Amino acid sequence: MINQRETARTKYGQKIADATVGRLSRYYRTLKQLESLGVATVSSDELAKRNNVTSAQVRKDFSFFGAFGRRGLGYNVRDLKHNIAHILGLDLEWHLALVGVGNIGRALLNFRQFQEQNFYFTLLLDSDPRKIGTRFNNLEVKNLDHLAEEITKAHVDIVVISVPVEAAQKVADQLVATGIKAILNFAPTSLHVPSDVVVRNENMVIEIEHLSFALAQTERV
Amino acid sequence: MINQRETARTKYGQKIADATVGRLSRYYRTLKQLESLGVATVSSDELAKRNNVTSAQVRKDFSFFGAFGRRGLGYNVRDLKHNIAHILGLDLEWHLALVGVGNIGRALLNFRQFQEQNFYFTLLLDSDPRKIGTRFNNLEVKNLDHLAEEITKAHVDIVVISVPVEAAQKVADQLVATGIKAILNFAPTSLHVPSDVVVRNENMVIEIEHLSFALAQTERV
DNA sequence: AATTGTGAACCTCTTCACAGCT
DNA sequence: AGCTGTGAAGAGGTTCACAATT
Repeated sequence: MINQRETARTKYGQKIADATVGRLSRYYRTLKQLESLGVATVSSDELAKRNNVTSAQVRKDFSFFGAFGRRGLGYNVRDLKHNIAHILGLDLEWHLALVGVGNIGRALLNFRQFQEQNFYFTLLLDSDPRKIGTRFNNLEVKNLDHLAEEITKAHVDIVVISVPVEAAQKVADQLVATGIKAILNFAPTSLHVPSDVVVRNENMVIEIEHLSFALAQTERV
Repeated sequence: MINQRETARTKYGQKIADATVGRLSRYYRTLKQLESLGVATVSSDELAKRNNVTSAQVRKDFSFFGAFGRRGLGYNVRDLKHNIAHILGLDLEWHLALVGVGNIGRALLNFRQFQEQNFYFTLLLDSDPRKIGTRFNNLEVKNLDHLAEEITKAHVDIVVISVPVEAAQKVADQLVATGIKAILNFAPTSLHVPSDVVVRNENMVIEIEHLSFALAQTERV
């Protein structure tokens, strides 16, 4: 399960594919880079080449949200970047909670790209008594038993779950009960949540197994 | 770009979708858990429920590789687990190199799930003189300038790239030149590689932007 | 009675191809 | 002439539905 709520739709009512949203993020990164290089205008073909997709794909992706280009000329880099930022909600500030302050979790706290994109950790939760009360990145680790009140107090929008696999579903259930609608799940298990809650899974073992699959297939032919 | 080589095929010649490979990894995890619980038999419906897919999807996924079940009875947990392990290449040992011993990279070194699945780091590379020569998890950080010889010496199968975005493509080019066919890329950029090299992208910012997109769409309706 | 394996139908996403602007 | 925006065609992935098997 990748997206567990009804697929998002534009104001025109179209369903937006997950793949489209992912590509918008990639185009956005390209546009930031072009802007920093002082490039003023870009074509769908240029964006396509830099992202290993077709130019028709780029234009189609944009078309769900509006007409951002000028025929014959291409796209204004600055304007397009702002438009995509708005679509992706990157013009807003998002408050994150980290549940499970382990190995991966601590790396995420120090992950600059989150802050650069207006994603800020404002709450750390763990169940380990040795961790509760300690501080990471200026944030005190709170007791997981008080999840609901801490989540509410910190005005959390998005929760990153990086607890052991056995604990993940219970945490998800509690988050759903407190009204959380967006979860980034690092635990290697499918979470069962209502359809109005979005879960994205970040599963590094699955990614690397795609690679071993490809290598094994080749070698065994 | 997710999979940059020609789509993998079974011995029967079917193309295997990325999505199918990802689901096989998930079923595999479910089977390991069922086995540890002492469950001997499982139906496609049970596997489906635990992974938020349909039972037809489960059966179709298996069908590309063979007929592993018994009509009326379901699948033997142990046998199916072995079959999937073989398909995914998890019955082999894979040697990993980590290029870029930063924040995320060091977290990966301590990531138990890799070793549990026969993925072993055998080489660390970095360009930072302060890091070269230091040790992490019993491995010495080698000089990135000697990439080709170190990769060959360590018999590396899969390379994890976690260098800054500006350096990623150059590293990828060097890896391709040494004959590496599988890359797990944590740098937030699309890598350009020949079609016989598989790249999987692990991009946490993109994942979290799916969430902000979903939240922003909902709130702005 | 239960459950698999699979061709066919269905649905979704991508690419084509060209009219419409600049 | 160059490039976007988009309906239509095409490709690919998922679900249906049922014959086959235990």
